[in-house]
Amino acid sequence: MRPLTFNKQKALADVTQLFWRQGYEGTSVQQILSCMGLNRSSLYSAFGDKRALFVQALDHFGTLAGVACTPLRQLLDPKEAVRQFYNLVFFALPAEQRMNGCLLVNTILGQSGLDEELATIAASKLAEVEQAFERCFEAAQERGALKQAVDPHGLAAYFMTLTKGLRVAAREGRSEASLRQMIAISLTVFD
Amino acid sequence: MRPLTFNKQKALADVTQLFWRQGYEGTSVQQILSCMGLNRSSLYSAFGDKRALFVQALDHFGTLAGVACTPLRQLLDPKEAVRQFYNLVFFALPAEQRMNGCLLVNTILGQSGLDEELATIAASKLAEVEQAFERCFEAAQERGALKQAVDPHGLAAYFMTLTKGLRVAAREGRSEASLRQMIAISLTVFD
DNA sequence: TCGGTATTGGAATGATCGTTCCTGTATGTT
DNA sequence: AACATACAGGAACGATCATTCCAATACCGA
Repeated sequence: MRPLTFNKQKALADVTQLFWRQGYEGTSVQQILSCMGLNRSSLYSAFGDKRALFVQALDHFGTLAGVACTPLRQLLDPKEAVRQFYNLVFFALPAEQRMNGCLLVNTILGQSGLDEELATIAASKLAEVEQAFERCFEAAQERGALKQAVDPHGLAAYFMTLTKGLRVAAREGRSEASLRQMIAISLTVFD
Repeated sequence: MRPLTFNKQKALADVTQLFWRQGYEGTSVQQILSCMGLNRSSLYSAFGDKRALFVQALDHFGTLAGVACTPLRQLLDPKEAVRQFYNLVFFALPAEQRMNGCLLVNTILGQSGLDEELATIAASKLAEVEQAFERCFEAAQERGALKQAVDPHGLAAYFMTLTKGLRVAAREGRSEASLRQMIAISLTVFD
């Protein structure tokens, strides 16, 4: 048995970037082959068809998003935790990647009506991030680091929504300074 | 000279709804014909090709968005103006339309890399809404209805971004109650 | 009534795309 | 050395799609 000569994880990371930039329908198999550096036969035998590959890319992106949630799990002051989350999501990347927005958000909105399942998968991964927000706020409330009056569930939904909006704004090409200003305004809800 | 038997504005409004639901690439000419209730030849002679039709639909949607901005132009208390804006945008529609999100946001994110011009057109229409926000806040500041410390430009960007996020959330199928709660939280920046 | 034009429907075209299949060649394992 | 399998490239297929073209019909204006 001859082993694979290419690194499957590396190839998946590469194609995730491509989907991130161009979306599912906007990416042709030909581009995928060039980007991953392998040929048609290898692609179909290693990853299945284009749709299956995209699902794997969504998974890959989801784990990246999970990494960005680590500040939310560290029992920091909630305002500081959110600030660090945004730093990871928006400013720990080169600008050209930031301008891609969010693969999950793009997938939810870029739907053609059919294949609603892809949108569902993306939404479920976003829901995981929202849960991280919620748990962060709940824990903060328990130890008195957050006012009792606020609803952790609602606050988590608020920050998730803002994050989605920021992703759209980033895709529109907003400057880093503009993004930082909007984040600062949103953080005043903690005061 | 025989006149057109169909109402051009009505047909345009109908197809705008269709694009709103399914996006540009997700809509076939066949669906367009059924939806508008006319046949191929009439479509091409009255509206040009599919792309030209989509641009006209973007225009149509832009004027609808302009209508939603009227509360921002009425010198209300800014918090109240924003509240009414959101009422028009999200709650003056049947739920199934709310779930479509925003045609402009969808267009910006649903791009296949090529035809960047469509995204540019959509972004410019969103920019008009943002200007309405900004002017609303500037005017409020001049007459003392808004704290001098805040930056009208930044605040307008903040609410635009939140609106985009809400559009995504609406497309995900969030409940009306959840949307209202997020809006309420966002309005605390005025306090 | 007559001519022009809109309407209707469908056929034909040309292009793109995903997918499968096939023929080699190269290379690692047994 | 021999076999299994990955790699490479391309041909072929089927499907979808936007667009153009063409014929036949219906209807309004002069």
